[in-house]
Amino acid sequence: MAHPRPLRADAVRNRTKILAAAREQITLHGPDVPMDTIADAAGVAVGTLYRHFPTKTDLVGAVIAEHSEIITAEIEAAAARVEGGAKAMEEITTLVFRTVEAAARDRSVKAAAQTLGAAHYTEVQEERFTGAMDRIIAAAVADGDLHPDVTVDDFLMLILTAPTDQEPAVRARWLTLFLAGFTVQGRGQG
Amino acid sequence: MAHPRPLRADAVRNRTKILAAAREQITLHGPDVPMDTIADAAGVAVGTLYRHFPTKTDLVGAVIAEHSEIITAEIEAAAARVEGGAKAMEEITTLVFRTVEAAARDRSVKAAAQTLGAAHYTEVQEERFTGAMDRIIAAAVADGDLHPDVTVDDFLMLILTAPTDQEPAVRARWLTLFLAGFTVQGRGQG
Amino acid sequence: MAHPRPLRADAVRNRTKILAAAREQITLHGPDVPMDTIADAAGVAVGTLYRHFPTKTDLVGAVIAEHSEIITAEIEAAAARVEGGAKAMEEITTLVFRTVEAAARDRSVKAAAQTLGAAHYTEVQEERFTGAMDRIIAAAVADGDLHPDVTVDDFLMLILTAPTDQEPAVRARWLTLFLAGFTVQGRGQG
Amino acid sequence: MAHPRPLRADAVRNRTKILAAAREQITLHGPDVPMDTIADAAGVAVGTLYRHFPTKTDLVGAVIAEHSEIITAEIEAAAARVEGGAKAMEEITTLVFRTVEAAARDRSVKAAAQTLGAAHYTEVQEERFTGAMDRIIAAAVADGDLHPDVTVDDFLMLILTAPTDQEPAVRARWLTLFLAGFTVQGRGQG
DNA sequence: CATGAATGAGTGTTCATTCAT
DNA sequence: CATGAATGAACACTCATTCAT
Repeated sequence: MAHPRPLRADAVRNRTKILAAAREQITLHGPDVPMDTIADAAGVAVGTLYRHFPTKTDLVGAVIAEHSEIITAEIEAAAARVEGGAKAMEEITTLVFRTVEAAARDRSVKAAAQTLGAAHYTEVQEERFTGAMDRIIAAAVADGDLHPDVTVDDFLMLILTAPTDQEPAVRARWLTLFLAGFTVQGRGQG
Repeated sequence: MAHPRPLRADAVRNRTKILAAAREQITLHGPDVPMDTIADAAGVAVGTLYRHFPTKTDLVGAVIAEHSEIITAEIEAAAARVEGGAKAMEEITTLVFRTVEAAARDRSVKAAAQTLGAAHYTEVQEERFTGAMDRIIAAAVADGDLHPDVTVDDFLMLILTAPTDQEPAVRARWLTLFLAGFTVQGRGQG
Repeated sequence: MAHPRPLRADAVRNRTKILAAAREQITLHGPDVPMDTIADAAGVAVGTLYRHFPTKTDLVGAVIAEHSEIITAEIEAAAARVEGGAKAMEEITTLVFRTVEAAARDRSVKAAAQTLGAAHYTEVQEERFTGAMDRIIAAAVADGDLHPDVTVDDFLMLILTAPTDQEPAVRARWLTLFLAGFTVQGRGQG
Repeated sequence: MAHPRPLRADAVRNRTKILAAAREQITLHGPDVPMDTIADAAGVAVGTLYRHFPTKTDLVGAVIAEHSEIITAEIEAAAARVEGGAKAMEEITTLVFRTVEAAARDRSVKAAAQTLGAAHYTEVQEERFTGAMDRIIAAAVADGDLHPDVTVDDFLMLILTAPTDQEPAVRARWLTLFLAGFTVQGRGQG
């Protein structure tokens, strides 16, 4: 039940160091940063990088997956709060602001996503994400705060298209405009 | 009276071919496409590329400038129509749809803009763009169709953040949501 | 007897302009300066350069030849002065100093000679050069100022090996040391 | 006590092969020889060249440094012999001949130095070089064989300006002339 | 299992030379 | 006969990936 080999501990530690370095370097220099640079930053040799991630695409993908895991976890926490009685629309607003600001801080996500294009979500992740979000949306619609035709995909689009490379003020303005379309009155009584 | 040297005939033809090829190749493979590939696509040798555009940055910049010129021209045409009596808000909607669809078709614009980061608009272009857009916005606000605090920059943000790499249907939905925030009722009488 | 065609005048003028520009540009930027740069400096198109000098080597060779012509002429003048009664050893010293300083100023000569390696002297030039120099040497030996075994080649070596890329003071010291070997007492009564 | 990592075995072997190939190729074709050519001659890929020498300048510099190390070592050996009782002036003559002949055999030194211009001597090397030479010079002056104003720099100039690309006979003649200026009688009693 | 040296195709760019206008 | 646009082989250098140690 416990860890069978102590060697595995190093491997895990290395994987963590590599991911952290990759996140940092991609944020800093964009996804074109050389593998050698990431390896240096992680304090390991390139060979070790390739043992953990057979391809650069895999490494960048892992960085994105890591990020999406954080988002997913946050959404699940918000869903739990809503089920505990919190106001759904408020949770949504907070969630959206925080996620978008996080994406802005850590450019790796979008930069990488743009370059590599692929979808880096696990099926399991997608299910967790969609499930939790659906519950929050349903609650907000029931409260009469959210337009009934709003879906999870709308929020995904919002996060993916947020101008993360702009000033916070610009981003806030952008969010204000965009979220207006989500409310009931935003598009009439639909 | 006419152009003194007909010598330039080939040169002009080549420049056109190069720009067309660059536009196409950047659209196809992104702005990282090799100069050799663009040269091949244009049917010229690389040296010819470099005679016309001393740097890859220059070539990509030219492609972007070309595109922004088209956008600018369309906005000016719309402004003229509005001044001729056309419904301002309708022109805006049409304009936005068309521009976003054009950007979607020709990924070179956004891809290139992202990679190169720089502002590739001429000052003259920016003035033409801003001026024409201001006039349309004023008309729409006067009609009571547009929220009074909407600015040119809001539209720029819209164009820059539109999900150009998604299906047209997704994009249409995105636009619907976003444009709701621009209308008067979209955010109350605020 | 007169110039048959006026067209030739332009050609000559162009050749002169090209050689002047080549000399200047090679002095300025070394013999690796592009042909286009030389053409620009000469105010002609590259094609014209190639009409006059079918090869870059030819052009650089011509610059060197031009230079060697100047040296040759100076030596002939000195020889004439010696025959007119001037002190031979003094003429030699002056000659050597002036030539070496000229070579230092106009690096084209040595730089080009080094890169291209070849001997760029006309046979005629060589004869003139050797002849005049021989007469000065003979006079200096007769005066008892020059060691009898000194030859024209010794002086050529001196010019070719002078440290043209050093400070004038260094060069002066070098010349002092070197010329000591030429005098009668410099190596005993031989 | 010994070197901890035997891993470097190939690396050292490669470095040696690369330096040897560089020396040879530069000697053969001048310092403009392509990196690919050197890599081929060394039997490695270009990438390996660049791993060992991040820049062409670095590689050429290393070749020069290697050579200057040899000269320095020889001078130190000569200084030791002089201190052991050997005739200083004889050591100087031998040294100069050998060094100049070595430079002639290995054109890389001068060719490279000329193109790249930089000083490739370590400070340590310069100290060793100057120190040893000073001792030999002092001894020769004490013997009355060398003009008292001769300095280390004079010898450096001699080595740097020697006609290494000429026939040995020409070089010998050149040295005879030049060295005459170094002796006491060569320029009178000063 | 980590290391880091080696690989080599690929990148942007230059420049001597040719040739249509 | 001049022009200058076009050519394309080279060049220095980079970097994802492999593999001997």
